[in-house]
Amino acid sequence: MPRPKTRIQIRNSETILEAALDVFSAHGFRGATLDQIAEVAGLSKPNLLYYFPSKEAIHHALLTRLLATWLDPLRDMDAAGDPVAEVMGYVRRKLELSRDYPRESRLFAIEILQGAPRMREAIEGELKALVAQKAKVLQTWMDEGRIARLDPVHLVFSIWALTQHYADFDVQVRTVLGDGRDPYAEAGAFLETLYTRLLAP
Amino acid sequence: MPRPKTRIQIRNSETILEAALDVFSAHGFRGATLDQIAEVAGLSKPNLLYYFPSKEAIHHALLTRLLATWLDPLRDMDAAGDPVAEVMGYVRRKLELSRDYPRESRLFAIEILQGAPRMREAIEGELKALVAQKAKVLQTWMDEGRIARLDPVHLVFSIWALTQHYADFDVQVRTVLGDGRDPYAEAGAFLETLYTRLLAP
DNA sequence: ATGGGTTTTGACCATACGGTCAGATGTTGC
DNA sequence: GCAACATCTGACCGTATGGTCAAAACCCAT
Repeated sequence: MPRPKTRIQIRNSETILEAALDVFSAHGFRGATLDQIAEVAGLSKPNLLYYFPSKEAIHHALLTRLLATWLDPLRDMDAAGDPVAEVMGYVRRKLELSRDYPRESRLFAIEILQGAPRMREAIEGELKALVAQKAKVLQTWMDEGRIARLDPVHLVFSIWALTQHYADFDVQVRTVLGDGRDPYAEAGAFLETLYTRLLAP
Repeated sequence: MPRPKTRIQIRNSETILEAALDVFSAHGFRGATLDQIAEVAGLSKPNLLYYFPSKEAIHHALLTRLLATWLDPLRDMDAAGDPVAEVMGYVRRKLELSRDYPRESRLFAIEILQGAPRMREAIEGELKALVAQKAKVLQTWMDEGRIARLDPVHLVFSIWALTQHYADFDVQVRTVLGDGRDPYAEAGAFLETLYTRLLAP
């Protein structure tokens, strides 16, 4: 039960988290069952509970691991870089995250939607602090007249909303677009246009 | 059990749906329990099941009722009106919907997030058809050079994403903004700027 | 007031679920 | 080869949950 040490522990913990991501992101915390996760992982239920003390613990491990990945693209927005290019880079990286890690996006979305019962502190701490820091960077760029003057926090919200939409509402997006289209390629082009126009000073 | 007829039936069906909206939007379908709904409604569990044959039926009734309300603002976008004003009007109405009916927004979001298991047909039918129709209107406006040339469907997606974000991620929005701010007022101003710049031909 | 329909409920049932445990099976260092 | 430890499992438990039912309470037109 201590943090993974042996080869088997590392491998099985990984297998379990991977399976749990599948199931939690598809059905939510309450909707997911240990039996389902065990099935997907190819392990027995008691064996899951040999590696993690509870269902809660699995979920918590997933969310913790997720948050870092999720915030990295914003962290990479560099105060020393070219303002427009930096924001556009953030938009692009965030959209790639939606495309490549849709399950993570949905897991996050479900958690926030339900009031973030298991993530409150992370949001109030790490996430809020990072946004505050980057908002300051954006504000400086605006004050210098290098990008249009906007509310920097709402600018960040808009990036989150527009990129995550494609992962979280995937079913709707694909249904409405119809077959034979590439949602993410089109989204990339659309968002490029949108932010080019929005940010122009 | 037949559709509401007597006063009592109308009143209690309403009470149940109202309570169910509270509980389903907060915990998702699986996370909600009939006991919770009964408690909020101030009725006994067997009494709920006197008015609706099952938990599924309550959920289904809610979603059906919701969809119409949800699509109305888009329906009201008038091909004969001024293009920019019509789109801005849609954005404004949709944001008001998020502000005034956040539970409905979350219920919808949870459903789509989980693959729309109980709404597939409505999305493939009514919703898809309406978007196709309005996309044509937008395309005409673009062809006439009255608004900027963009992918009309992604334009609609952007409106959904940006407005629903404020209802669905309410906890995050309020936490990041901090106290003493009015998320919806600020969002209104931000979106006004955004779409003004985006739509300018 | 009374009889027939409507509404409400306490008690109950079957199932599903998270979690436990004693013991079986595997693995590894010596 | 074997002791010591790590990994795994079948059987089981208590509780929660969706749903049923017979009977009670209520309502209302006559």
